[in-house]
Amino acid sequence: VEVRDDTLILTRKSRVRGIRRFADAGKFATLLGLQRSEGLKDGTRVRFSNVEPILHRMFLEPLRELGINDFRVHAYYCYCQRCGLKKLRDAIDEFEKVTQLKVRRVYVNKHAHRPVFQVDVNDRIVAMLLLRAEELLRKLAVKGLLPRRIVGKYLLGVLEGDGNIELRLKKSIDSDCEKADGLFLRISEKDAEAAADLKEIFRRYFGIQLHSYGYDHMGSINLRRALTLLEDGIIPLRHRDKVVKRVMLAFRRKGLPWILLQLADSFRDRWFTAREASKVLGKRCNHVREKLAKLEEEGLLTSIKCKFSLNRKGTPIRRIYRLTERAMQIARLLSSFPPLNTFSLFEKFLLAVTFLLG
DNA sequence: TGTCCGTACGGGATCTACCT
DNA sequence: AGGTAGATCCCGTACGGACA
Repeated sequence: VEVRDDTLILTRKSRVRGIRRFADAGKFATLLGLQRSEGLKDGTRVRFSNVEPILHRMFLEPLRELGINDFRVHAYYCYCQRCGLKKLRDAIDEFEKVTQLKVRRVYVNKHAHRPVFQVDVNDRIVAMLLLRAEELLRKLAVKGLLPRRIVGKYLLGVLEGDGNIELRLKKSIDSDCEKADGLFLRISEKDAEAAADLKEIFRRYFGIQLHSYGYDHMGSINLRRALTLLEDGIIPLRHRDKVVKRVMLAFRRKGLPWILLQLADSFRDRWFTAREASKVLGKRCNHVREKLAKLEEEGLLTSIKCKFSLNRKGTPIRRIYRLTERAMQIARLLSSFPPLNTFSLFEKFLLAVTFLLG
């Protein structure tokens, strides 16, 4: 297997009859990530088990691209009183709609309160190919030899399966006062070698240090890295809202955009002193001075020293500040954003944030 | 390769050591 | 002294593995 920027090429075709040799590298990398996290690894057949039809589609698409069409689908369900039959029927309908595959049979599994779907490809060669390709991709990524985009797609697959992202929030009755209390990434992986590889990949490509506790490997993600992960599209669907919320909270609470908005609201393009800003922001004057200095570094403020009336106490020289035109633009953009948890304008939001971060 | 089934996962909650 | 994040514990089932 040869991995290039946009394609993945199967360079040995002799043993792999009936399989196309070119695949979309991004989709294939995600397939391999899913194979690592949720796939059967005994090399006898390809199997993917999961409750989410959408993950099945991510797994199936690249296989179909390779010309594989013989999929056997089974489902598992508890059939308990509480869950009822409608839940099963709806789930099967959705699965068949999303994947364009027929469910052949449903087995009883008393634990499966949500229907679980298993897709089999009964082909030893393809099974071995996937196992080998996953290992190869992982090893190349560990050495840093693969493009970041491909590695991101692989990690997306891994995280969709074995990953978990936890957003800790401060407990508060008033939801307006919610505070982010850290964002954590965790992967659960038993295979020690694969776990070590994944840790190294996260460190090398995304600067995230994971610590191991048994089969769990976890670490915290700061704001900037959370943004990077979002931008690279490697946050699993079911966790994306948490990461967005983290970003929104941080920026809304005391972050730079919040400060910008307050200043813009209060002073527009007028000059103001650190003391005035301190009142508006509700922060101590010395802290505000530091913030203002940072803003000036980033080109969002200009400041000058000027003389005040001589009969006032303290130094007659004061530094006064004013928002730059660029800062006003950003403030206008920010004030147009939706309240927390609305996603329609999310892309717009990301644009502004990345703009802010330079 | 169809079917069964036990546990490695996920997903929190909480405790605690360090930091500001 | 409160905040942050590292470390540990816990629980139920959705997976992967195994058997026939």
